[in-house]
Amino acid sequence: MRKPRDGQDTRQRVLSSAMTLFAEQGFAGTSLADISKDCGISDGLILHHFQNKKNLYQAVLEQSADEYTKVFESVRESAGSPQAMMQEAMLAAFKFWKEDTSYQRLSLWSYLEGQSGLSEKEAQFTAGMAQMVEQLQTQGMINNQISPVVLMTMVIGPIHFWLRYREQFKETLQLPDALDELDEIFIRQLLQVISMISSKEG
Amino acid sequence: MRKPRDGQDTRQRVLSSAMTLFAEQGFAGTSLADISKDCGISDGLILHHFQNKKNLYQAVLEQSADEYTKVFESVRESAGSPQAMMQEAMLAAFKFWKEDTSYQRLSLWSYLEGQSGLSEKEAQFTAGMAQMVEQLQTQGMINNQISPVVLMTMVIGPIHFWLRYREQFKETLQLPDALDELDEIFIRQLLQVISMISSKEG
Amino acid sequence: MRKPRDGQDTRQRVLSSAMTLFAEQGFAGTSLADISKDCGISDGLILHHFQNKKNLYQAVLEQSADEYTKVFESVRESAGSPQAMMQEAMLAAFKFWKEDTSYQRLSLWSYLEGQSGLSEKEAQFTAGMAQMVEQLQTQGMINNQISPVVLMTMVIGPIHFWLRYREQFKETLQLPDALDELDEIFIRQLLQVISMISSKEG
Amino acid sequence: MRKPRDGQDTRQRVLSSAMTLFAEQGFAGTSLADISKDCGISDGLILHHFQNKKNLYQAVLEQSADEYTKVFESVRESAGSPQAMMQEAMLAAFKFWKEDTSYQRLSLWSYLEGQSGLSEKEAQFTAGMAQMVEQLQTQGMINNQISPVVLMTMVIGPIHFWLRYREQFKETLQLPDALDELDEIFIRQLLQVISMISSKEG
DNA sequence: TATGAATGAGGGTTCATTCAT
DNA sequence: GATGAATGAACCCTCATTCAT
Repeated sequence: MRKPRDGQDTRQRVLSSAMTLFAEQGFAGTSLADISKDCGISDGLILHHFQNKKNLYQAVLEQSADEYTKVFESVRESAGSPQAMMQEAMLAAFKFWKEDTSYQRLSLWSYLEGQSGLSEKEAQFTAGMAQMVEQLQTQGMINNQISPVVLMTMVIGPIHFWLRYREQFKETLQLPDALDELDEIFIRQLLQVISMISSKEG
Repeated sequence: MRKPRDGQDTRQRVLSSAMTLFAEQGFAGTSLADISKDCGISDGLILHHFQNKKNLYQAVLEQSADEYTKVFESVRESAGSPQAMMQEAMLAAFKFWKEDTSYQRLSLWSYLEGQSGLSEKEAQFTAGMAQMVEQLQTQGMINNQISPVVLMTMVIGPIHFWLRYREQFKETLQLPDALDELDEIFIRQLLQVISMISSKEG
Repeated sequence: MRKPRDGQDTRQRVLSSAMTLFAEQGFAGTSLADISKDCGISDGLILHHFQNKKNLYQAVLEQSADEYTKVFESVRESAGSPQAMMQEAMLAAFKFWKEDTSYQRLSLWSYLEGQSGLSEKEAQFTAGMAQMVEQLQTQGMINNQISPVVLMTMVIGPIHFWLRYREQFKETLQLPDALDELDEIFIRQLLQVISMISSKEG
Repeated sequence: MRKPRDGQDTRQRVLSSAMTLFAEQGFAGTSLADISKDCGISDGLILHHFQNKKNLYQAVLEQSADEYTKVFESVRESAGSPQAMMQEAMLAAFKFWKEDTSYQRLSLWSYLEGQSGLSEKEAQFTAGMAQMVEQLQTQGMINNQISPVVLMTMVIGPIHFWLRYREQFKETLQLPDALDELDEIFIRQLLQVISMISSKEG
């Protein structure tokens, strides 16, 4: 039996297992026994640390949201011109969603389950970006014919959709390239289009 | 109680309740008791008609997929020029997803749950559209600089994203218009952009 | 496995086991597993019939209350003069409480547990008797110096107390007679005292 | 947090919380967590002081029994004539049970739970009183027609019964007076009756 | 003395499924 | 076709208790 008595470590190990399993199977589809089995920590102890299952789920979502926010904060800090920042933000978003597949799924589950958390945070993030776009428009730096929130929708919408369906597209359309190369093509063309839309003569 | 011995009617009533509930709560989150209570048909009889819960879920997904396909078949039949058809298809898709909220959610659930069905059908539909785009490109009718599947992604991705987040956007950004008007703006600007992208000088 | 499919019979067997066990161990001290083991009916089926544990407890209390009421109704019907009826009622109460030890205990448990039911019914019964006493007093048939409810308290209080402690009294005081004889002495002396109190010259 | 390392104080605080909670909810209905929460002392420490839950319960019952005994010892010491002492004892008992509602309940719980302790002590006390009555009878000081233990039963039984049901009586019979006044009437009439019974010409 | 991490058994309840009627 | 009795496994959670710190 394990009895390392390091509560902080235990908490983290539970969170880690829970994040993986909740991402795979959702809240209703994941039992505490699943998590318990996965991380080798008894249900009783899990509840001792998180009170109840819903609380644990919330903790997982919050940790996920934190990671998500961190990514964009680092972009915001490192960026130069507004246009450069937006470009970098798009690339960072694509990279993040592509690599952290848990995040994508958690976000979808929590949306469907009506669990407040990730979805709200995302909407807020997108809305924040839209406000930045608006500023650029009033400063005359980009095309002001398009609604800022629609512009953001045309950036993030395709990214989500692509990451969700690309493998099936590759299969159905028998696309010859590797996934990474397809990703490369996709993001390049997306950025081109966005830059075209936002250019003043758009 | 009711005993009309009309198997066909019973089947349909179960399917209808099940579709609503599965759309709201997903497969794992919906019990046969929920469905039984909702449509007033005993668990036993539900299983008599559908063998088991998973089977019932499949039946729901198939019925949903059928409705989905019907919409686009009607578009395909009614259409004139390829460009007109694509335009109409986009509008039809938007209208369908907007009005049949059950469909959206079912599709997401089944994707997350790894249930084959809706997602595949959607990917096939998108891929089919992409092939049509390709034909138009080889016929020199539209810009061939952009990958067909990326183009489709830029059409459907934003639609999905918009329908999922628009209410939260409205709230966070305190957009003044009614939802229907926002939808109007969105779809008009989207169509404009797509037409711009596909135009030969794009 | 037993599968007699006689719901009514099953319900009654569960109630019977439950009454015994709840009387012995109280609500909190009795698990559904206890009951299940005792009557050979699975927990699942018990819940199928009674929804939840508390409901089952209520059903037990109600059945008990019914038996209790029946006893006194039969007395009320069979009685002649008011004095005779009161005498008979006292004897019937003594006999009932003495023989149905389950009832005594259930009543106490439910009182302590704050479960509405038996206690209220008993209080109502006692109050009803008190009202009858009052009538006799206004008719000048019995001593009206004593408060009716106090008189009732002096009838029923000793009976309860005696039945609860008589065995320990017998042991501590090394009373020579058998329990039944002690009961005989007790109830005879009690009735004498009560008749003395209620007599007009009392 | 508090860490005064005063074992004696800790013990007493636990006992005090435990007495209240056990009186309200009984042994099975009270968890160590309840007690821990109520007195702000961790479960671990409670068990460190009392070994296990049952032990703690015993300690509570013993402390209660001690308080009970103290009351009657003080009566015995202060009393003059035997009759005066019995009268005082009755009044003291009534006052004690009326004011220390915890005691009443603890006594009932422990009786039902088969926990030795309070009930035995009470029976012994009653039996002791009965022996005193017997002495008075052999000395020819009171009526010897009535069995001593029956006499005691007619004293204490009504007191218990009254204190348990008086509030419901007041409500059901819509008695106009305040509880304290009803108590006054009750105890006066009870004492009268008892004195009547014990008087030589009874 | 005092805390809280850790356990394992058992609590009430839900649930998909089977089957007699 | 239709009901609901019956089952057993699983679910979330509570609990008394142990023990490292």
